[in-house]
Amino acid sequence: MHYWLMKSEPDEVSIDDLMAAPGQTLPWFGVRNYQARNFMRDALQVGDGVLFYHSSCATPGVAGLAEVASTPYPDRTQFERDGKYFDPKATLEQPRWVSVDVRGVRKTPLLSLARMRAMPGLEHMAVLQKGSRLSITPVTAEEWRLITERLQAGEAH
DNA sequence: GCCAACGTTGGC
DNA sequence: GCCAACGTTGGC
Repeated sequence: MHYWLMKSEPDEVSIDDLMAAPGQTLPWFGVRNYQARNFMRDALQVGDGVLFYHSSCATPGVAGLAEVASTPYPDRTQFERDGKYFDPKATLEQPRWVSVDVRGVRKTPLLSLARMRAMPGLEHMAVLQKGSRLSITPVTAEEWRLITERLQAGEAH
């Protein structure tokens, strides 16, 4: 069992979109970075916990909890010739990029990036490191505990 | 294999 | 829109 933080631009796929999807499940697609791809291909397991993070928006932060709902499979957007995720070097025989399905567990009050930076115990969290741009990063069990406890405290108000 | 140029990410 | 940080490309 591992934990991950996965970024999504809410203009593309928000936590509301995820919770409204059939089975609260959507494919997580569009990753075009090898390090992120390798996490998905080699380390993600069905049932892993996911912090669903909104990026490139007014207030970035964790917007909900989710879980990995499939093993990796070829990201179909790499073959969509007119799409923004098209990769001319990918072939059906040798796909480069993978997707996984993500199932939303619940929407939470937004835990902003600024608040996360202020939380003791998250100093070493991958997504908070300077220059961190990966769309998927590992979360330690302790970081997961701190964040989910904070989210529950937020919901109690 | 080096590295300059260029492209992308993403917070602010 | 700015810009720091990082990744990729391609000439040599």
